[in-house]
Amino acid sequence: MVVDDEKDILQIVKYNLELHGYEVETAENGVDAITKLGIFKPDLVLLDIMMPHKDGIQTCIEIRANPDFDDTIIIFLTALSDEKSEIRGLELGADDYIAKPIKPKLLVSRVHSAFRRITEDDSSVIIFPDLEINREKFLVVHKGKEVSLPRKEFELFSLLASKPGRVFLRNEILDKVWGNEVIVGDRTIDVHVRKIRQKLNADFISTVKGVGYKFQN
Amino acid sequence: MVVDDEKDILQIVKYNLELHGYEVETAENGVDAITKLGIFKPDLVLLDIMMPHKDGIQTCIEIRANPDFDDTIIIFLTALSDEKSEIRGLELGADDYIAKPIKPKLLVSRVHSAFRRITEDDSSVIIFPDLEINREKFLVVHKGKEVSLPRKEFELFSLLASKPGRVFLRNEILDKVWGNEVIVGDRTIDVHVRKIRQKLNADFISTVKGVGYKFQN
DNA sequence: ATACAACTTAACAATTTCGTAATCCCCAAA
DNA sequence: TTTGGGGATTACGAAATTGTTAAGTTGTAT
Repeated sequence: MVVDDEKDILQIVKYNLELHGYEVETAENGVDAITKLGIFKPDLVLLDIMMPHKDGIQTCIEIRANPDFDDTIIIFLTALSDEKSEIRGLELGADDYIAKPIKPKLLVSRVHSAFRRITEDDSSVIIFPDLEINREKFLVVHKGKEVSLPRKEFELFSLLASKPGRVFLRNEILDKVWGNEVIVGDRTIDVHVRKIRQKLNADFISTVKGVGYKFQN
Repeated sequence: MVVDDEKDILQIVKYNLELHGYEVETAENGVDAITKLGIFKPDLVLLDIMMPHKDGIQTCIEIRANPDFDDTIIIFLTALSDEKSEIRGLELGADDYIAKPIKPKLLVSRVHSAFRRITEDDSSVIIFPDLEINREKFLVVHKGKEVSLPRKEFELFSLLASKPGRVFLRNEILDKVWGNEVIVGDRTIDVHVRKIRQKLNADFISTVKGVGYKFQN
């Protein structure tokens, strides 16, 4: 949902976001926004600060006060002059701000990142067809069968599975599974990968030579 | 790197950024800046517009003309009166601007976001019709078909594709794909190009005789 | 103490990726 | 037409990276 009192801006923003596959609703002031928020339950609100009938700051406070919208992303649209507001906005629970005049590429890129951020939830259970990784129980369920992996193997596997398809560099893996201080040989990773492949006899992990490993379902 | 002819400002900016863990170098005019830029290779340049010995605008143009600094963020420091310059600055490839008088909190907050932007938006996916290059997954998708290229080939290809149309000199390619230390023969590049063309049987890479290669969609 | 699982490492095998040389082609200038 | 300067191809050995196995290490429950 885009909230701004200038129709030109609503139109520009709406057009550009729709071009990238987003569904966009608009509102022309804070009061309007609050009303429509309940109806459309948007994932993200682009909120102008200077508006008649309840400004952006006030609107933001009200949105944040309602637990129903805890997961709603708020991004401020700020005119050059509202310097203080920008900072204040971030303190009030906004997630980002975009300076006017709006540059379409930047707008889209910011919105993308905002969504990316919330999608990267480290929910404790990662689910795929035939495979479920439960971080809390330290358990992998593969085709209905529980497989329990030792700590390092589990951490390595769940790291890879946390972003299917994405290649993790060996260094990255060492950092995240072993930590920065510990120094282990290079073959260590391979050996763990081997054991995982062996225990879930299905090749979820694929090698990218010279780069690292990735999870591939 | 902070560039400004007023020492007071250099000091204020330096102090505040160092307080937040940034490493700060200073320069007092455009000429000085260009020189030091080559030495320190800063991630971000805060550039005053009104300066003797080459103003900020001119300096910005020169920085942007050098591919070595493609990834360098430029933020202008503008006196309130240079409104027109601000807009012009953004058109010249600056990433943001901060109005003087400088307010420390705002300064730091802008610098933070600028860094956040490059780390996040370093859009790991380059998209063209029928072609998608996913740096994160180390994967090229051509007409819906996944093609996985070996490391050097991938890096070479994604380098070229990162700036469609721009010609990369052979030297430049060697630098960016192989690194400065490694020395390999000239024919090596050709061979890799060949393999890429072969694997994506479509000619995305075009040769510029006596100069280098470029990506052409 | 003993047994055992988890983790590392070493050593060697198996692959894949790289770099180069040799040769072929193309095109433009002479 | 010739000729010469790139560039394109090809094939192959060297180098780099992984896979695999087995043998230590360490820590912990029995």
